[in-house]
Amino acid sequence: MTDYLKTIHKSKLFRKVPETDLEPLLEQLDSQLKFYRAGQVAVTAGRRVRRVGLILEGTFNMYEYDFWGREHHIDTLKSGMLLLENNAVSGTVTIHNYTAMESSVILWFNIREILRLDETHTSNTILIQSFMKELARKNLQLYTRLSDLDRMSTKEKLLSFLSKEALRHNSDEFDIPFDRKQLAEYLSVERSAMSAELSALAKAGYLETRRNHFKLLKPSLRTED
Amino acid sequence: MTDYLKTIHKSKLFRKVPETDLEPLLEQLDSQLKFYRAGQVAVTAGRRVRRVGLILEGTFNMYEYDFWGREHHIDTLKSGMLLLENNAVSGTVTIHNYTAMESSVILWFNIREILRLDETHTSNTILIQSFMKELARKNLQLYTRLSDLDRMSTKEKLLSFLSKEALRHNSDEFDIPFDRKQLAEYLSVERSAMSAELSALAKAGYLETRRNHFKLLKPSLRTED
DNA sequence: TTCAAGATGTTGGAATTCCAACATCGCTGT
DNA sequence: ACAGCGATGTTGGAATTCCAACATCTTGAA
Repeated sequence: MTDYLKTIHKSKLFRKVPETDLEPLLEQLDSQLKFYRAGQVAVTAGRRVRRVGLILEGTFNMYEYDFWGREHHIDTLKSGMLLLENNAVSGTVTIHNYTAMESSVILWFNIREILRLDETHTSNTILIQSFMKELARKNLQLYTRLSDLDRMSTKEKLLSFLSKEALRHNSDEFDIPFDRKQLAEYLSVERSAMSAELSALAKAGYLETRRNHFKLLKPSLRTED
Repeated sequence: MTDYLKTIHKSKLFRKVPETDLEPLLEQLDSQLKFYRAGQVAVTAGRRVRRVGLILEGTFNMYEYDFWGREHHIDTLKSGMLLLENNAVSGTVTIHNYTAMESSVILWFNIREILRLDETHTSNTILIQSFMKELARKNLQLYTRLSDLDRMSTKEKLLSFLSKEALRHNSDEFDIPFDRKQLAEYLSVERSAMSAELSALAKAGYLETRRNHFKLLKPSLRTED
């Protein structure tokens, strides 16, 4: 554990816990390090979850099986991200599976331990704050993508995504964090069709783009029409 | 406030707080009742959020405007649900707007107040537990829909949704909580096209359905082929 | 500078979905 | 039983998207 104290203390979750309090806190949380080799299954769907995992190193594939046994990718979880946080808090059974995509390390800990009524140290409160922030952050992130996918056409998905990017950068001109392939995957559409739609949008005067740089155009401000 | 104490105490959030502690707790949270008439805008995008809202009565439309000023519906929030919980916790600015769809009542309160390091009563811990559970529950709900929308075809969206319904009911035969119109809206596809796709799936031996009742069929167990 | 590989744009036919219009079904009230 | 209305299924043409194949552009390495 001590080998990873620094890494743990760098995570968003534990960053604000005073360094001297960290080790006793981890103790209180009944925490435990686990190591996974590439390809190793870390969590299987159907198990009741008690602990939350904090990924200290590595990457995990989060996926599910449908009724007919087909596998579907849900998310890719990287270092610093949490794992099973929702099920641990709500005391529910996961429907997801998690597999290490490379050599990885997870810190498992019992977040409910910190909510015990009789234990109320400063560090506990700090951790709870950080943990709640993580839950809220994830919620907002899911809402964001959901509102992009909740459209009937590629065009509308693109406009939804780009609108929010403009808002996020507080400018009508910005760089997006995806290349075309990643953007298509994010929007769940086919890459070349999306490319074509971007060209159509540019021709229609909605935007200008080159690589991952975009400039959105208001109808009245369009350079040409 | 006293008129609504019972309603507040019935909510998932405050249910577990001892009845005698409720009023002082609400006081501590700097809480406040607000009344909205049908059509009244409750929250406008762009404001930094401090308080969380608990809907005591009524319904709110949660929506956003895109870069070109077009309005898009995001969610419908009903009695007992929270409002701005994510932005309040993470201290971020909302990009959403909220409008009362009927005569409504919201209890606004400062959830961060409860995380103050010097205040650690039993009721606080209980509230924090409930609040975190709500965040986690919402997260799981968003993940669920996201994985349904994250497909390229109506067929796959349907199979994804139905798979999880089967899992939820722990049976290959179940009733879904939607009629066709609602299901189409949930999956962001066109109703009649979805209906046609359901017929095709039935013909292909994936399922049997009548109204909101479904039975999923494994290839090897299909009654015919 | 040149080359190779990856990223992006374009194209055409197949497949899917949208959309409107209409048929049928099923439930409810009379 | 019957009328009426909303829910559901079906259909055909228009529009969109998928998909594969290929052209062009960019970037990094040699």
